[in-house]
Amino acid sequence: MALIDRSDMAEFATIRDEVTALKRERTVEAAAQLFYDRGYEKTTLEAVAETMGVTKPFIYNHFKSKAELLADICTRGVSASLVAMDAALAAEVSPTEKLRMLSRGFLTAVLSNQRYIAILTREEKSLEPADFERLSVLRRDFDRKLVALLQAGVDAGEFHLNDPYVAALSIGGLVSWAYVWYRPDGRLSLEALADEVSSLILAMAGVPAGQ
Amino acid sequence: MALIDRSDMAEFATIRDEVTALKRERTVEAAAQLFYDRGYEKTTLEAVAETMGVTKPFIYNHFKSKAELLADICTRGVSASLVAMDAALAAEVSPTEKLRMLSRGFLTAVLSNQRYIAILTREEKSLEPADFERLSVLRRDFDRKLVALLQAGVDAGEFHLNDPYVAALSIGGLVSWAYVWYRPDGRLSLEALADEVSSLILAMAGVPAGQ
DNA sequence: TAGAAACCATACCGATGAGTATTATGCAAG
DNA sequence: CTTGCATAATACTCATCGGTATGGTTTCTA
Repeated sequence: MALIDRSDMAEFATIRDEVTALKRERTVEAAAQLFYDRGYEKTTLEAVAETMGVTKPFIYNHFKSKAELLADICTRGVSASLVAMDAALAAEVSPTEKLRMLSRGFLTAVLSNQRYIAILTREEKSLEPADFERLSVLRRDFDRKLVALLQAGVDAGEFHLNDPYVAALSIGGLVSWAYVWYRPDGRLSLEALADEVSSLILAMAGVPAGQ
Repeated sequence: MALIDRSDMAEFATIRDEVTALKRERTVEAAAQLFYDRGYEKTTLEAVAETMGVTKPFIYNHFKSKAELLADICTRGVSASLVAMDAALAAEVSPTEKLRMLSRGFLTAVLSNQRYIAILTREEKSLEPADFERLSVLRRDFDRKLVALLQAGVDAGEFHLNDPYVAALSIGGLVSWAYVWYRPDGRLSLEALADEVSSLILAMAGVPAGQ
């Protein structure tokens, strides 16, 4: 280690970097839990630090402000949704199958990032304008891609939709809202829920039952 | 007026009562606008008072706390949704027609109470526990009634749903989320949107296109 | 092992905003 | 005109919390 010149380190993940990343990660997790339970404005950084067994300056060594912590949290939910979208679009299958993949992947992304999605939805007004704008662009991007997918399905004769734009917003809402009611210890597993919801969405798109 | 005994006044709306009600109403409107634009915690009562051309004690003469103002706002959205639900259920028509009425009425309720619904969704953590509980009961009531309607449609052979419970939550989310994207000056009128969304919901329930 | 540098805790500041005590105003009745 | 009551404004208190200056401690380098 001692032989490695400092100037090279930027390109490699050193132990130090990993430790720093771990601390950031733990801080985000602790903050997300409290922001989710109590709300952003009602959560003090003191409280976040306390649940981690550290103090406030620890947090300020890794985040420049409370708002940056929020931005980090909010970015996660949106990113996960976009990853699911891009994965579905990249598959070389019919629009119907893409929509099924998207529905399942999107719901899974929302539910496995439940806290982050909830915080984004509730607290977007507390984001710095630049972060808000950045995330808005990502969300519009998601909607745009979904409209295009629905339109492609209509053009292929697989979907029957009068207004793909409204349909896209409806699908987006149906899935996004799942953070409100989902309970990890509920009656249905995440897998089973994904099956249910994706068939509801296919039905909504006008795909005959049973594919 | 002078002839009317004060003890009788409780049962009639006097001018005085109407004035009081008007002041409360204007306060709620002003607060809702600011809570919607900036968020509850980031809005000072000073700011609310300023937009009304009064000062803080004016508000405290009509509301015992900032949280009571919030509770008033939040109650409106839920109540409007429940009214739409009960109206649909009371109609003596088939489950399919009830679901169509509900979809249209629910969406209309959400969109014409857009601010109130948005504030309820974002700020529920700031409600007093008692108010939170009261509103939670109303929301569960709504969901319960929707599940029952869907089940009735399935039993009547009109709907084709594997899991009415998940379907109810999906419909609830699809419509509730509309507060996020709806713009009163958008491409479609509220009427046209209600048509679109209700046909999407009917399709989701497995009702053949064109009724 | 000396020395330095990153790191984090203690203790603090300054601003902000909910709620209130007191004072002023205006309206109604006699 | 005057007395009294309700209403709202001025001006204040007090607690909270985001952010920081400073000093001690650990860890890495040489």
